[in-house]
Amino acid sequence: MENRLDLVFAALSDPTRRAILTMLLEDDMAVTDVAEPFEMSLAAISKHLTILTRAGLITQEKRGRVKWCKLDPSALREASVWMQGFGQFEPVNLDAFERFLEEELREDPN
Amino acid sequence: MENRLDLVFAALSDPTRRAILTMLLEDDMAVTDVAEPFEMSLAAISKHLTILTRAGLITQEKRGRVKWCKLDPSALREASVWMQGFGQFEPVNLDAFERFLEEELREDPN
DNA sequence: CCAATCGTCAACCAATCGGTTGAATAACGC
DNA sequence: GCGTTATTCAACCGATTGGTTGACGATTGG
Repeated sequence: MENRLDLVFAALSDPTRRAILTMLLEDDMAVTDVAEPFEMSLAAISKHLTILTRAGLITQEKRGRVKWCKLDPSALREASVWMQGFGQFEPVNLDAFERFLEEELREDPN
Repeated sequence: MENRLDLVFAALSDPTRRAILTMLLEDDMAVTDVAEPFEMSLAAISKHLTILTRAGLITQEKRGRVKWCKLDPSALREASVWMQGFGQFEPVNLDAFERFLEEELREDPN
């Protein structure tokens, strides 16, 4: 009964999870390394990662004892298309995005 | 402490609220008329509308005893910009959006 | 004036969320 | 083999969510 879009937007509504996605934009990461900058338990981050996985925003692959997290932007497409239909926004302004990211990274990640 | 983006994405994560936004895409509506197609109480819809208002996705203006709800896509911009940065998506495909909307409208609104 | 309409408020409920801790499982390196 | 590292699981917690119902305040039309 639950829509894919429900999962994607719910996953994006948490700042910790958005920060994780931003980190993964740089590079794939192991769970422990994802957790490092946050002031919360590894278990909590592990939960966030399964939420992101269920939403299809990341994929996780286990190699040895390390589980690698990789951004999967395909799930964002659907949501992005949905949103854009409302705004008749001008073509994507990547500069604005860069500025936004900087601002968000400047904030306390908790 | 709560980010605007938190509110926007949380508001969008509920299918009832997305359906309301889609309805408002057609035209401004009174609260009672918004509630009509849904199988839930007026009070519940009223709550959904305040959540959408707090997120900045709609505005509400009271004229007489009728409160008019109006789509306000500006809040979507920020979120849309955020999302697009992840995907390097091709230019907005409005056809895809139309198809998506049709599909969503075809579903049982509850 | 008065009944009906529009919408919110308040109290309540079960379910989910975001976090914790401690134990468990699995793979590594020496 | 054994301690160490990587990650999840399970139980628990308080707060929030999405819904209900019933009462309420405001505005309307006849």
